[in-house]
Amino acid sequence: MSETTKTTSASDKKLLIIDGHSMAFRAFYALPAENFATSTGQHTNAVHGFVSMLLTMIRQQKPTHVAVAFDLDTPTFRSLEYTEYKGGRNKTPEEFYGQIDLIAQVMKAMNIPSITLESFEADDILATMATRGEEAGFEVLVVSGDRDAFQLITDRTLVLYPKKGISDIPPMDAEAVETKYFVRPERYSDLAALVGETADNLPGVPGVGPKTAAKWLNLYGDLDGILENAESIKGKVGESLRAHVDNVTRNRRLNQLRHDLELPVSLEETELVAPNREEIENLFDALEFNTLRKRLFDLFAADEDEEQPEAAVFERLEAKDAGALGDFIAAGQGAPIAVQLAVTAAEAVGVALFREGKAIWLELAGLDEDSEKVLADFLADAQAPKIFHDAKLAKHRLIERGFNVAGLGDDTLISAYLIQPDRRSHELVDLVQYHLKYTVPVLKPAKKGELDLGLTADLAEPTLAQAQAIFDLSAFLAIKVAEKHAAQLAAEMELPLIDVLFDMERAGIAVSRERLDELNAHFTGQVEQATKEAYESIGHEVNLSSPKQLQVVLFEELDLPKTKKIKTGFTTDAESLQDLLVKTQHPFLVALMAYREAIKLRQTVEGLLKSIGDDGRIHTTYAQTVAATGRLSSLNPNLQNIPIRSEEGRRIRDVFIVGEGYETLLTVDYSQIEMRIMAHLSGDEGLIEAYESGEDLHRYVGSHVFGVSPAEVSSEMRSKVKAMSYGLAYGLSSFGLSKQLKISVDEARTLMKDYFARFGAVRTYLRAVVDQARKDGYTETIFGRRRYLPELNSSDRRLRDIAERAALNAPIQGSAADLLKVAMLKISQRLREGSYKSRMLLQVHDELVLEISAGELDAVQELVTHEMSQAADLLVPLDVQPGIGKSWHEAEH
DNA sequence: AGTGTAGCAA
DNA sequence: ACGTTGCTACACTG
Repeated sequence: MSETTKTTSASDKKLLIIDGHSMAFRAFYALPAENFATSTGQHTNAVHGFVSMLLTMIRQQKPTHVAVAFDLDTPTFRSLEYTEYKGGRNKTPEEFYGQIDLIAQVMKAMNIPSITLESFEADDILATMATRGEEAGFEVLVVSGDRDAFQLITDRTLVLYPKKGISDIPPMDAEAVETKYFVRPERYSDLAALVGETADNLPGVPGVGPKTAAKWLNLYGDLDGILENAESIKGKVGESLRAHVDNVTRNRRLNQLRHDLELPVSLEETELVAPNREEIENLFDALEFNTLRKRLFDLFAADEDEEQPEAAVFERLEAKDAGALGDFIAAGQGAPIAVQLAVTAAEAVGVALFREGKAIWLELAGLDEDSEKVLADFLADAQAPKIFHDAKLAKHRLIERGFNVAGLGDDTLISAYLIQPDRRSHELVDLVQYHLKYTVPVLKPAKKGELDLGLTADLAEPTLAQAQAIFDLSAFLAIKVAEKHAAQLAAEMELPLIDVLFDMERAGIAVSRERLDELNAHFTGQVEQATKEAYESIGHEVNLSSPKQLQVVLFEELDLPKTKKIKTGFTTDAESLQDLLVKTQHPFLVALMAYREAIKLRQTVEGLLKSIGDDGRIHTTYAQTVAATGRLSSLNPNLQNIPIRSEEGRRIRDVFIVGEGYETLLTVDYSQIEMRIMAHLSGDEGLIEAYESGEDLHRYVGSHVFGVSPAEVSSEMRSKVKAMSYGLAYGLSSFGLSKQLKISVDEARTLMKDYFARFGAVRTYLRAVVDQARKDGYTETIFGRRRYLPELNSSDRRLRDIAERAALNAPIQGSAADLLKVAMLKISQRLREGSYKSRMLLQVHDELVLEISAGELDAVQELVTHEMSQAADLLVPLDVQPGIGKSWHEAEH
């Protein structure tokens, strides 16, 4: 944060003059409108971006005078001369309305004059102001997104022209214009007249681009020179020029900016003075700008007090010795400290610590022994609260460096997830932009082929800024979390779970590379066999993995009946292939289906082989903030979708084995967890009775739906009610049920009717869930986890239906997820307190896999089954099923 | 690099 | 249009 402060003598005057509309538009398109709105619905993205841009410019360029020029809605001398001027532009987006006026209000509060002039454009005001400024001996900076401004460039006037968005606005000088357009700025308008300007609806000479125009200008001096010599220009372009002379002269007249206007504001009145604090406060309250307010006041406060380095929002320390670090930590007096790591090549190389107003940066490579000890003690101190963004990842990076972490005060990743579980990204940069409305610097990972120099010194500044952002975000989100009643969930479930998941990920699960290799060979053989048969059956080769090529084979060459339509034609999915097989008996289909099954399994096996770690184990990563319902997800590799349903696929579970030093694997899973939760939430007497009777659930339900005794429930009847029961939790329709069971819609409807006649409270409950969610805006699990579903009130039928099904499912799936999380926390705690060596390895939504140490099986099995079945007190018992074996397959039951 | 299709799990 | 929540692989497209 050590920006060099240019010393400017008092006599140096600098005028910053801004094209208000064009910059507001840039800001509008640079920032997503949906992220910037007040609670009353007024969009503020253009206002926010504009003010942010202005503050940055004032900070960087240090102008002594500032003014903003705006266009008026009334006609200008240009539109009067040429009615199509600036025609054909898209309509102003609705979200932009009112934002210009708000910007003008902010300018007023900042004591920056807004200049408008009847029948002239902002560009003419810029030109006039620039000329006045130059005459008075000012340096001039013109900020505009309109290229016409380039004609204003001189040795004393620069144009700041945004490349894209509002953060990248490099100054253009004469050199820059010449490099880009091959002419000096004073000839730019001539060039533009020849080329034309699409944005202003000013066609030029067809066939003439900047290159040709520049060539002519350099040849004939200026536009008049070209027009005088128009007859002597040869070829198609010469012809084109002669045919469009009118365009050119008109363009030139219109793009000539006026330098001589009578302006309502004098140069002296544009002097930059302190803002009107009260007005800013009121305005920013209404606009709900909080970080901008701080930036604004910091900026002007820094101006008043030369002592304070204005760019530094916080005081930055560099840990040169253990004393400095120790003092920094001690001075915090136990208040939370934000911790952010700088990581290169998956390795932590630096640490930024932030507490209120102060930050410290440590390079891990350069740490002396004493400092390392101070840092290690701080990180491992359970009484020293630390704030991370993604604590689990940080813990992995730190333990690899020999640092243990305890005392987790907050994790902004978790907080952000709990208040917006449907959000797809919870990356720090996005969250800071979204919630705090400022931009935090990110470290771009080196691209492929680029050398990752990993200059640690360059990491300091962005990492410190990130640590500050985490600190700010934690405070901000804590309020939101409390407002949304998620504080208890965070403190008692999600934050403690981080440590449990960290341990599971670090443990990993042992695999047999030998068995994986065997399976790989086995499935590869099947793939080859199926491929061969497929090719033979159609007489040529085809990429069996390409749905597009398969469509050609199936529906054109073989002319098989058409399947369900998809975006790219007709589906070739497994279900449709099966239908086609029944209809046509074509041998290609048999081979293709065999190919699909075998290659899928081989991919799974290959993926597992690639993820075996140096310790011979596979370490998945659990994502705690991805599934909107509260479930975990597993990635790199995904161990929550290892095949089990097909006999062939199931063999893959045999490669997951008990590790060395352990005796056996133990799996424990909930039986019918979601149906039990449905019974509990609905309070349906019939379902509760079913579970208490000890009878097989689907048999029991079937006997009531079909009016027969349990013994008389046929397997067909049983599978129907089973599909029905499970479908309910997903918002299944009679159409969907009929499709799944391959029965008529009428029959499906009858089935549902009969079902609800016996288990009516289920229907009542499901309807109530959606009603409540529509009213309150969210669904809730047994443990109070919320999922927000604003689209329940959408006018778009499709979106509303999707939201309704999500609403039906979220409390059920989410409560099941909560239950297992509670159980995992208890199990982890009891394993630790009992000093067991046995440990949890995997979680698969309703199942836990543990690795059991010699002699601990009975106790641990008892402990696990107990904690799982007692995770909550429901209206129905929670039944759990243990299994034991040397492999995951064996332990399955 | 992003999109679409497909298929595996709970 | 018609059952939820995920992850990964591949082909194909810009």
